[in-house]
Parts: sequence; C-alpha cells; structure tokens
Amino acid sequence: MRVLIVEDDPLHRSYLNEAVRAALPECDMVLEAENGLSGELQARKLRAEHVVMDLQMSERNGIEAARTIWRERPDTKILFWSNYSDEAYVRGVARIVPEGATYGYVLKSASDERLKLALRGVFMESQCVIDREVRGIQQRNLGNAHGLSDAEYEILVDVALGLTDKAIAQRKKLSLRSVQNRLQQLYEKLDVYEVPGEGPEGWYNLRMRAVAVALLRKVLNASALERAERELRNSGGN
Amino acid sequence: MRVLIVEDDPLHRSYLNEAVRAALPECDMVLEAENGLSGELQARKLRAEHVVMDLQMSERNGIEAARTIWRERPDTKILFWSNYSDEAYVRGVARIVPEGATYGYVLKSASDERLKLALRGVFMESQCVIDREVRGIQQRNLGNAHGLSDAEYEILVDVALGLTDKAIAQRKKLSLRSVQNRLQQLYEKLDVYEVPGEGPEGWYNLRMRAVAVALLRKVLNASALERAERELRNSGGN
DNA sequence: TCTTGTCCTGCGGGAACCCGCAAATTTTGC
DNA sequence: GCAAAATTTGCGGGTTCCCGCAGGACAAGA
Repeated sequence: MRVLIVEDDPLHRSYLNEAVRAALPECDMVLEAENGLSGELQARKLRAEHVVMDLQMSERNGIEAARTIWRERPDTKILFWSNYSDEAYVRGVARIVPEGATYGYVLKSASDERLKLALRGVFMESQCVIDREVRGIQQRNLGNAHGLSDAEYEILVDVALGLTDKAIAQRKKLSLRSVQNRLQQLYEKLDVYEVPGEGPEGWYNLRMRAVAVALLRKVLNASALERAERELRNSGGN
Repeated sequence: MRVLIVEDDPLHRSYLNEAVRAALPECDMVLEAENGLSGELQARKLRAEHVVMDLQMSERNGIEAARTIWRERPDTKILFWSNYSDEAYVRGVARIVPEGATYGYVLKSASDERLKLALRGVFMESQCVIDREVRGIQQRNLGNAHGLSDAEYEILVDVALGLTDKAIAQRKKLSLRSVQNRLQQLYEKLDVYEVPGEGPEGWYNLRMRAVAVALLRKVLNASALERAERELRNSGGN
C-alpha cells in the first residue's frame, strides 16, 4: 500500500508523513509532492490510490488537482487536510467528488487522534470522514435557512467576476430579467439591506455589497474567484 | 533577553521556538501566544521588546496586534513571518510602522538560514530586514508603474465594501464627481477594460470588475476587507 | 380540470453609474 | 511670485442597475 502526500508547507508535509506512518503500519511507501501540479503528475505516474492533500497551494490548488486525479481514476481515495472550513472550499470539494467516491475532510487544527482516525477510516475502511465543523457548513446549504442554492451561488460568482447582467444572461442563457430576479434573491439571502449606523437609505451599491458580504462570510474566497476567472477566460467569454 | 512568538499554527510555533533558540543564544526566555489577541496581552504584561509574529491569525490578525503593541511601545522590534507576500499585507504593515521603528518581513518559504539572519538582524542589530519578494511589492507601489497610490487604494477599499459613490463622497468629504474621477484612475490602473474573448464592449461592470481584478492580483484580500468593514461599522457609517 | 406554487419573461421608470468637457481651485517647481 | 501641472468641482448625457407589476409556462396535487 502506498500513500501520496500533496502539501506545500514542508513542516506540515513532514508532520503528515509521520502521521501516515504511525496510523497505517501496512503502508510501505509514502510519497510526497509539494504542489498541486506535481501532485497530479505523481498520482498519474505512480497510480496512487490513496492521497492526502492540502487545499490552497500555489501552482495548482487542491480542488483542481483532485478533480483531474478523480477524472482519471474515480476510485482514488482522497483525504483533504485544510486550514479552513470556508464555505467556498467545502462547496468546491462537494462539486467535484464523483459518484460513490470515498473521501475525507479534516481541519489542520484537529488533534493527532482525529487525523489518524480519518486516515484509517478513509484509506482502510472506505468511509467518508468529515469533520464536524465542515459538516456544519454542508448542512446549512441543504436546509436553506441562510445557505445559497447552487443557482444563486453561480450568479454570485458571475457577478463577483465583474460581469454585467446582460453578459450573465447570455452565458446562462436566461433573459435579462431572470438574472435580475436571481440577484434579488441573492440580496435578500445575504442581508444586503442592513445599513451601517443611521445613514440614508441609498448607502450601498447592492451588487457590490453582496459580493463583499459573501467574502466576509467566506461564502466566496479568492481561490474560488481564481477558478472562476480561469474558466471564464477559457470559455472565450460566452 | 526575551522573545515573544505569536503564531497560531502549533507546528510553525514550535519550529519558530527552536529557530529562535538556535539563532539567539543570548535569549534566555521564549514565550508563545497562539493568536493576536493573547499576543497583545502578553506583550503588554511582559513588556516584550522582541516579537516575531504571523499575519493572518483568527481572533485578531497580526497587523492589528502589531498596531496596538506599537501604540503602547513604539520601540518594540517586530519580525513578521508570513505565508504570503500579498500586496494587501505588505501595505497593511507599512501603514502601521511607527516612525523609526525596526521591523522585518520574511516569508515562511524562506530557508532556515534566511530566518536566522533576519532574527539576528532585527533583534540584535536593529536592522530592518525585508525579503526580496516583499521588497519587490513595496517598490512597485512607489514607482507607480502599476501600483496604486494611497488615495486610489482607499477608494478601492470603499468601493469593495459596497458603498455608493455618494456615500464615499460623504465619508471622504469630496464631491461626487471627484470620487468618480478617482474611480476612473483606478479603472485604468487595473486594466479593467480588457475584454475576455470577442464579446461586445459592455461586458464588464467596471466597479465590480475593478474589485475582482484587485482580489485576483492580491492588491486586496479578505483580511484587509475585514479590517475595513470593522472600521466602517465603528465609525457609525460616516 | 382547476387550483396552487414556482419560475421565467417583458415593460416601465427612478436611481445610480460612467464619462467627456470645461471652469475653478490647489499644489508644485523654479 | 508666477506659471505649469495636478486635483477638484459642476453640468449633461447615455448606459446600466434595481425593482414593482403583470402576464405566461410548467409541474404537483386535490
């Protein structure tokens, strides 16, 4: 059994290495990659079936790397090990996990014990192991108390990229008015109307404010934006 | 001689601890804090004169912690040790350095040797030690080839918070038109007019696009936004 | 079949934005 | 002290955004 570690911080990498060896005595080979790109290459070359990987790396982030790995071998078991439980990351991971694949998501702040349990659960028992904090984010989106639906999230991303209503309508094959409707839903869900202090009504540019709130609440983050931007440019703008 | 370490990642904290002991044999006490808030408190209680600290921590980030520390004792020597060289961080640090204070800025990706040199340089020799990558960012802002002036940056932040032109005019005590002028400068500096593919002219909402580009280029980041938002709410909205 | 609910669509108007033009004001350099 | 340069301000317009209103399309359920 072999395990591939994809993590750009050398300290965390060596910590992981040790944790893997301790948790999985049946593992006879631990490989390392220091960014998403080389992670992809190694996974392909070595036919890795067990990967533990960081999100947010330079060169290529964990979500994209995981997507290409899974595209080639959907039965690869991947344990994500991340600093944050931003909604944007959680949503990003959920979007790319293939039907029936087994994966895990644990935070770097978790104890050694939690990490080891996750390693055994995912790699040996084919369980999906998701930390409580992360799970909380996932739930909130389904029970749509405050969470955004996928449709709303996509509109949010397009707006955040700086597209006009018309451009979004074209991309999404909707009428102008429909786009604006979805925007209004978004504005309500994000409490955009709340005013700071006693100022007059027209204090906020709603479109911009919605994105600001989304960033502050970590519904959106920089790496999600980068992904969307790349996608936009590849699709030639329409 | 005592050194205070402020860093939330336990691995990095212990690594720093070791590095400090190795680089500074004359140091007889190494203290640790695990977030910005407790860092402030410890610095005050222990009258720390040598601090090495992470930016981007939960609870209170390094920039705010450093500001309050320097407000109380401007001769404190602070070495910032950060993952990123985002323009937003560099600018944030530069904004709060008191006249004549000595500080350093090294990246976590730097070698052990670089870190040790910085520790000795800042704490023993009262030099300012700034990594090359970080220095590069600073330069670009002064030689305003592409960098933003402070005025432009402030407008950018207000826009990113979601304020309307009118609201910004009021806050900054300018006329509506002046705000719009500054916005136009911003649009040019950020190459907002560049169009993806062959689409029609009106593809972008300039105001939103400017913020998107700023985020992608790391001129702005989430923590700078959080700071600005807090400031906005404190000032009661005007 | 008729109702109910949800979503998409068009119309219209008020507000906000983007910006060219030109005069007034401040800053800068010598 | 004075001219050049940069900033600020007002005016006017075209465009986009925000949204209430109302009509149509489609699915679920009585």
